[in-house]
Amino acid sequence: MKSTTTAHEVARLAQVSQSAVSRTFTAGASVSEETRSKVLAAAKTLGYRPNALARSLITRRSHIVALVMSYLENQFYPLVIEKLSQQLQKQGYHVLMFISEMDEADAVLTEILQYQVDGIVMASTMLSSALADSCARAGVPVILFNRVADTGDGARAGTSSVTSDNYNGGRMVAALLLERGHKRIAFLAGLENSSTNQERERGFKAVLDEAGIQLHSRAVGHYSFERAQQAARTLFDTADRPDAVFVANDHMAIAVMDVLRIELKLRVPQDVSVVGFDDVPQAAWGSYSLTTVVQSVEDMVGATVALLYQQMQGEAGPRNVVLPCRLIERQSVRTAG
Amino acid sequence: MKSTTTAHEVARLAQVSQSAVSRTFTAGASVSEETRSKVLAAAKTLGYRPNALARSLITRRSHIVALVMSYLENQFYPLVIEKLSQQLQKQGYHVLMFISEMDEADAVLTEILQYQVDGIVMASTMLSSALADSCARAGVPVILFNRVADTGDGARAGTSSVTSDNYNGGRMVAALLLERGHKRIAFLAGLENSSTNQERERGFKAVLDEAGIQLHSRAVGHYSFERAQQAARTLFDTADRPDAVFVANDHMAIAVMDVLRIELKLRVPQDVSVVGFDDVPQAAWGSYSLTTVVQSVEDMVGATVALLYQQMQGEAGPRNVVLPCRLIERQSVRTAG
DNA sequence: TCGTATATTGCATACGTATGCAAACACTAT
DNA sequence: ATAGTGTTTGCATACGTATGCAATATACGA
Repeated sequence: MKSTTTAHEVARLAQVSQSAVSRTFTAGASVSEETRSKVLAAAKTLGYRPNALARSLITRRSHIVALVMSYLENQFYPLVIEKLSQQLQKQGYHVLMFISEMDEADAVLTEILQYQVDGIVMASTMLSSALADSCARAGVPVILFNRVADTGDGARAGTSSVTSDNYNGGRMVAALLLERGHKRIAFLAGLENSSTNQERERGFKAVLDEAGIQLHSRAVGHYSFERAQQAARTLFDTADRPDAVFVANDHMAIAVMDVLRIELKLRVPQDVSVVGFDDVPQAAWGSYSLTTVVQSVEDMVGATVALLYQQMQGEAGPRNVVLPCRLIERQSVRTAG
Repeated sequence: MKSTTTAHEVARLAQVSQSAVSRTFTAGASVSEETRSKVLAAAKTLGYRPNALARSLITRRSHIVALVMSYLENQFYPLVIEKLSQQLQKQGYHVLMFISEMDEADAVLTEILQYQVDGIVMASTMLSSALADSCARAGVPVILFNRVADTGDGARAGTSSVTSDNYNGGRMVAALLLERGHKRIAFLAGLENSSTNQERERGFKAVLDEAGIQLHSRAVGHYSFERAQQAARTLFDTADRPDAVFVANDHMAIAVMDVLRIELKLRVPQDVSVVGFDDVPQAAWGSYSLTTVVQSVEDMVGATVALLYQQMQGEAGPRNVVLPCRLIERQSVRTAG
C-alpha cells in the first residue's frame, strides 16, 4: 500500500549494495561520482524516497520539533506557527502541532515524547516541573515561548525561555500615559498567573509608583475576548471612570475599544486612551490604530530556533533569553495633556 | 542522551519477554492480567514510553497527518489548524505542519512523503497533478481543504476535497444585494485561479445575470490585505463608483471597509454595502459587523477527518464533499432600497 | 617497479518495536 | 485419566535505514 520502494530495491537495480544507496542520500558520505549517479538514476526510475522514520530510528534524530499551544484565538500565535515552521523547515526540521488545554498539557507531553521529537516549544501553555524534568532527563530541550517558568528561575528547572522585556514594556506604557497627562489610569489584566501579565503589570505599576500616582482601577480579562469585553464594561460603565487603560494584550485591547466606542459611546482617544501589547496585525487596522508595545515575532522565533540548535547539539545548557521591545504609537492615546 | 529505556529493559526487570511488554502496550493483544501488571510496574519505575517511530516502522502507520498551508494571514486558517489538530488528537493522530509558498508546494511534498504520513490535508495550497498521482500511488490519501483540483474532476485525479457550497454562497450574496435595491454592484476577486474565487464569482454573477443586471466593476485582491486595499481605491476612488461590493473573503472585506470609511470617507452601509465570505471571528467585531457567508470550520474539519479515516482504512475512494453555507446578516448592508 | 596512503565498497549488525508460529499452559467435558 | 478447547508466552524475524570495519581499488611518490 504505502510507498514501498526500499533502498535494497534501488541497490539491486543499480547493481550496488544498499550501503551505497544510503551513502548517496547521506550528505558528506564517501561515494564515487560514478556509483552516485547510478544510484540516483535507479532511484528516479523507482520513485524512491528515503524513509525518514527508519532513518530516525538509527540516527536517533527525528528532525521533528513539537509545538504546543492551547489556543489560537490571539492572532499572535498563528504568526508564531508560521515563522517557526518556516525557519525550521529551512534547516530540515519540521513542526509537530499539539493543541492542549492548559490543564492537560502534561498528558499531551507523554504523547509527544513517544514521537522522539528533538525539541519542544511551548507557547500559550505551561508544563509541570515534573514533566520538565522528565524531558531534561530524556535529553530533549524544552523552550518556553513568551513565558517563563513559575519557579522564577527557569534555567534551574532545566527549561529555556524566550520572552520580550515585558517589564520594560510595561514601564514604557506607563511613561507614555503619564506624559500625556493621564491621572485616572486603569489596568486590564490577562491571566493572573501568567508571567507575561505579571511582568507587564509590575513594570507598569513601578512607573506609576515612582510618579506617585495610584492605579485608578483594575480588572481581569484572562486574555479572552469575551471576558475582556465584560471587564471593560465593569471598568467604564460607571460615573467615576478612568481616562486611560493599559490592556495586557492587543487581542483584549481590541475588544475593549469596541465596547468603549460602540456600547458606551466613548471616544478613543479623546475620552479614553487605550494601549495594548504584542502588536498583532489587527492593531494596525484602520478602525483601531492601536498604540501598543511591539514584540517581534520574527526575533523571538529566531532566538528560539538558535536556542534549539545549540541545545540539540548539546553545545549549551538552558538559558533565558529576553528580547527588547519597543513602543509604537498610533492613534489610541491622546496627544495633548 | 535521548530517553533510551527500551522494551527489552522493561522486560528484563519484569522477568518477561519483550513480546509481553509490546503486548501490554498494544490494545487488544493477548496478555494475562498478571504479566500485564508486572510489566506496567516495571515500565513505571523505568519511565518507559514506547518509541512511536519504531512502532510505525513495523506497523506501517505513522499516525501522522501532514497539513500544508501557504499563509496564515487570513484568520480562517488558524482556526483550521486548531480544529483539525484537536479532532485528530482525539483519535491518536497528530498534525505535522508544512508552510510552503504556492510554487514550492511540490518540493515540500517530497519531504512530507519521507515522513510516511498517513494522510495529507492541503489548505491554501495546491499541488501538481503529478504529485497527486505520486501520493495516490503511495497509498496516501490527499484531501484538498477549501479548494478543488484544477481539473474540475478532483476525484478522477485521485484526490478528495472538502469545500462549502461556494457557488450557492455567491448566489445568496447577489440575491441579498438585489433585494436591497442595489444596481451598481462590484466584485472584488481573490486569487483568480482559485476554485473558491471562481465558484463564488460564478454564483454571484449568475444571479445578477438572471436579474438582467450587469456587474458595475471588478478588481482583484489576490486574497491579500494590501492588494485588497489598493483594489478598493481603484474601485471607489472615482466619481462613478459602485454602491455595493461583494468581496471574495472576509479578510479582504475588512481591508476594504477600512479604506472606504477612513480614506474615502464613505459610510458603510449607507453609502456602500459590503459583503464578505468565510465568517472569520473578526467579521463579528463591532467595528466591522460584516455581513458575510458562513463557512463552518467545525463542519469542514469534521468532514475532512471522516474522509481521512475512511481512506486510511482503505474503505473508500476519493470523494468531493460539498457542505452547505449560510448567509449571516450583520450591519454592512443597507436595509432600505 | 614496489610500497604506502587514500578513496570507495560491501558485509554485517544495530536501532526498538510488532507479530506469526509453535510450545506451554490452564481448564472443561467426557 | 484423556482428549479437546482456549488462552498465554517466548522465539525468531522483519520493518528500512546508517555505519564500523575490513577488503578492495586507485593514486601517488620514490
